[in-house]
Amino acid sequence: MTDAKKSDQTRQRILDSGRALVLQHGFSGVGLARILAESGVPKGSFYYYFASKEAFGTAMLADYVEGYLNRVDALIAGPGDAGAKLENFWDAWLSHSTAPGIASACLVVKLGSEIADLSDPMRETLDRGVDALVTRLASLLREGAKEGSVRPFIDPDATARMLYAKWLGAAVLAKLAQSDAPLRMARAETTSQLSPTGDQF
Amino acid sequence: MTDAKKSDQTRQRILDSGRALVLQHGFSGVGLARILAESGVPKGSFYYYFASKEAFGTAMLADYVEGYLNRVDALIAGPGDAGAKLENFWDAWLSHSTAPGIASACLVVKLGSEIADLSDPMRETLDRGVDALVTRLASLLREGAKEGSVRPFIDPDATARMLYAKWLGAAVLAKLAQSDAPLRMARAETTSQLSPTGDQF
DNA sequence: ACGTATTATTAGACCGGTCGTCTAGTGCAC
DNA sequence: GTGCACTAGACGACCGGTCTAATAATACGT
Repeated sequence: MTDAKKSDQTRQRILDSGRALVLQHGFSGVGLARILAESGVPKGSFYYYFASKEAFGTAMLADYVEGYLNRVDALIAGPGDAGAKLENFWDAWLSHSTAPGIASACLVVKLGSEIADLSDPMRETLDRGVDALVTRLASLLREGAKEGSVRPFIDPDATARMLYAKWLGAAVLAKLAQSDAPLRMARAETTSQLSPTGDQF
Repeated sequence: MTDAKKSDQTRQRILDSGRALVLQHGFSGVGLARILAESGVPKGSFYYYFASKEAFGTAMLADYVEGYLNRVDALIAGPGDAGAKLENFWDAWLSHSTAPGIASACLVVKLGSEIADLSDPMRETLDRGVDALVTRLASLLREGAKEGSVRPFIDPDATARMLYAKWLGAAVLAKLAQSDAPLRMARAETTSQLSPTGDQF
């Protein structure tokens, strides 16, 4: 392994530690000292990789968005019709015994409101990530309508964004209630809403 | 004016200043010094009224929830059928030239995710407030179904909570995009969803 | 192989800000 | 005059983000 790769690994360790901590404490609630203690990297190194805490935050969000979209793209490229892929996507929001769900690991859920007024670079990074995700959901809605696995919508783009808004909101309510109930309600309502043949809710 | 009233006014001024500041900077992003500078109250007084910053946060959220529910109750007690009242409620989320909308003045939107992991008293206060609001929305859905101004739902409680989740999520997306578009989409979709006679989306 | 220059990385000082506590002081009601 | 409510703000300990001098590692020329 070359030194360049080793350097990348150090930087990635800071990003990963930072993500885990901000998911618990928010962005302003976590200091650099904490992140560096968790990642085992000295402060001088931090400022070698990141110009500032804000630059670090922007990189952390970009890293998160890239990983998220890669997983969504893998889901889309996989087997199954569009309806089944959408079902799998919503399922991923709920926690399972083996892994946390998107709802508890999502940086849009945890940091969206906090950083929207704190940092334009961070806000724009999350906004672009949301746009990219919503575009993919809209494509799945169109594809599903064509092949009959999802009911057709007049405006799949708006519907996709409102579906994402609902799940985002349900995730916040789940955090406030310390309960999966809002996510399960979102799951049931979304299934009903997208069903090609069933009752609308 | 009695001293008791004057004392209440001082306490209220701290709460109001605090609210304005956390709406911009989040809870962890605002220090006591800033709140006290804005409210013109010395630190000794702060700790006379509030046992801690967390106790202050809990009181601020309780104060917000109380005011919010009072306005919702006034809306409910006013003229018009349930459908019209719901329309007015959703309209209040969007900003107008004369006032900010709920979306930009809502402490659930701004602080929900941040404080959910930070403070149980604050989390419970918001959670109870959300429950109280959702209960009222569900009542309006039931009343509207009865009088024919809202389409009937199989589960008005779940529908009310999911409607709130959608608007909460749309408000976060609006902050990230720095655009009203998500709120206007939520408005259009909600109108369609609740319409007693129109197409579902 | 060695010396030098350059680049990568680190240590931790610095200064401003944080929250909470404490105590002396002030104003007002009785 | 006394007691209570409220105030002023110093203080201490700790935390925050940033910066710079120093050190370590690497590349290159001889």
